[in-house]
Amino acid sequence: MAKLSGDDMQQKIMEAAQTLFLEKGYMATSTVDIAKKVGCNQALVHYYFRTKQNLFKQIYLQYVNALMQLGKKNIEQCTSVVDLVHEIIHLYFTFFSQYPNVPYFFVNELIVSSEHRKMVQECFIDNQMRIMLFNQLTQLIRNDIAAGKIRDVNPYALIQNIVSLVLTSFLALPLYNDFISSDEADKQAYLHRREQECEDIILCSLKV
Amino acid sequence: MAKLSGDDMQQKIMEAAQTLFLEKGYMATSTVDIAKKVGCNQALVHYYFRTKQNLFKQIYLQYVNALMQLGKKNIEQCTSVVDLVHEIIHLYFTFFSQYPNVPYFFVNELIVSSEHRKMVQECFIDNQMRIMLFNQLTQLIRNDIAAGKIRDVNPYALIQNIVSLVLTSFLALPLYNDFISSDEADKQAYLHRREQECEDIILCSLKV
DNA sequence: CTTTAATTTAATAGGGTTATTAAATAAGTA
DNA sequence: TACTTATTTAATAACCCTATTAAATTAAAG
Repeated sequence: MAKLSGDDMQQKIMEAAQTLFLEKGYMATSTVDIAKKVGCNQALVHYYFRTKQNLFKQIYLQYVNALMQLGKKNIEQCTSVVDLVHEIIHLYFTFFSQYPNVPYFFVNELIVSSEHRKMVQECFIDNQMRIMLFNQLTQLIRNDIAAGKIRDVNPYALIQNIVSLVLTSFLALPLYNDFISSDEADKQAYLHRREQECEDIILCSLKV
Repeated sequence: MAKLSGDDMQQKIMEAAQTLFLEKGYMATSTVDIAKKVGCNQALVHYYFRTKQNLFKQIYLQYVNALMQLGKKNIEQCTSVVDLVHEIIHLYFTFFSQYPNVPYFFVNELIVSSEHRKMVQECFIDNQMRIMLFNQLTQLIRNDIAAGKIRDVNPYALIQNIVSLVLTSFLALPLYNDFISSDEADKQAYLHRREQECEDIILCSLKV
């Protein structure tokens, strides 16, 4: 393989790993697969990242970060819960439409592997941003409840409901593909419909 | 190992495999693991089931069936959508509380493996019962809409929303365990809360 | 142009995996 | 009891996996 400046190769390996981890999950992806995709020797993957777990960690945390930033930008601009729900659902759908495997990736790795869960936990717990975001959301909810704009809801439950509905819309994509239609346009239409449905159902649950 | 009458051994292997597949998923479970759990030779697993995939299939279809039966019994007894929503959510929560890994098992295998998806597809497509159940649900919805008892909803969307909210309540259990509380009573309380929340949110979305 | 450091490779150790074999053991039957 | 069939085992073939090694190659610096 033509030698690249080290950073380039590292980058290429990460990208290939990303694609494969997203497609098949951690377990089903081998460092040999990754090297094959890049077109380099398998030992090179270990040269740059030492272990497979390490390589995974870097990729995983990138996504955790990207999603956090998404939430952050969003919550700072919204002044009402209804607004926030609309924006956050739209943002998630836009993001995940670009990377439709990310939801599966997250669900799978968070649920299947206590090790991976710990990884995320480490970067979340005592994480200033997480606490800040949650507090801002709580405050926003309290204000709207006091103003009689929404009914009394638990912030955790609200988050869980939104995340559930959004994630499963994407988790169901392979099923939609196999059972209903494999036409790309149909899948796009399905996602648009789901975005509306998710928003509707959450907003319904907030009505006084 | 003391020799058992063949059926007993087959049964024991299936049960061990079930436990392990549910706990760790298909990929992470080896036939060696299964044999170890049973306390028999690994070749015996292959003697009875020939391949690991085969063993998995039998277990998987058992659950598909169990969940179908659950739905069937339920839909036949309900006369209104609101009734049905209440009953089905309760039934799912009761069932999954007994087997809290089943939701993960399903989601994971359906999403990760197109082969496993095909397996389910084969037993679903052209499946009389599935069609019947869906038709009954559609009829029930139509009646209630006509009677002004619920607003116009798409049956598919309703099903997806219910399944989403229920499944993710269980998918989130490991997270709840690690991030919030590992106390068994707390987890039970969480599930009870979720059951109520799922019902509430769905019923809200049905209000005229 | 040579030395040095970074990159890449081939080779391999030390695991683990599924699946198949033939041989051993037990149970059932005539 | 002797033959037959069903179970169970040990052994092993034929893979794939991660990670490490030392050697080869290339790029950069003096």
